[in-house]
Amino acid sequence: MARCWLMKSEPYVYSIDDLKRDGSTCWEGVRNYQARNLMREMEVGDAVLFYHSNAKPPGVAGLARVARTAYPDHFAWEEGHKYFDAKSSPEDPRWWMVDVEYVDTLPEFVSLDELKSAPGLEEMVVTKRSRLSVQPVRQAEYDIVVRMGGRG
DNA sequence: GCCAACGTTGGC
DNA sequence: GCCAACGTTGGC
Repeated sequence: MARCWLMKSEPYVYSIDDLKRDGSTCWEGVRNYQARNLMREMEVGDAVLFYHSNAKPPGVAGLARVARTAYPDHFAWEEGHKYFDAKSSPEDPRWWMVDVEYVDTLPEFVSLDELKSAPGLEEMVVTKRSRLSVQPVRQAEYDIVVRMGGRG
């Protein structure tokens, strides 16, 4: 049974349009243990809400899917790299990433404001815990967001 | 650009 | 193992 997730990206760093252009991408740079642990639970085919954070407005811009299960985030080993972390090594990787592939751009962008006021999304993590960059989403919540976005 | 929320680090 | 200091996220 595929699960659903929400993953945040700052659109001026990497947007849904970038993902559409690339087809798929590795989700490097997650440096939060809870988010990392969630990525390690992901399976190929899991559904992803692609969320634009630090945007005006913030919200869900599109749909993606997990294309590869978690593997070590090798950027953590590149000294001088933005995501370098001396505590991670090939022998004992601390940080992991998944690959996600483009599925769809929602015809209607679903803003955080709309998520917060939509019936059925009262318990959705993104409306309660703003800082977690990878979040689990219930199937019912996912369906509501996709419908609000003009799909499904 | 501000700052609240909150995760991490490190001294003790 | 507590908690103050610090750094980051992300909405506003």
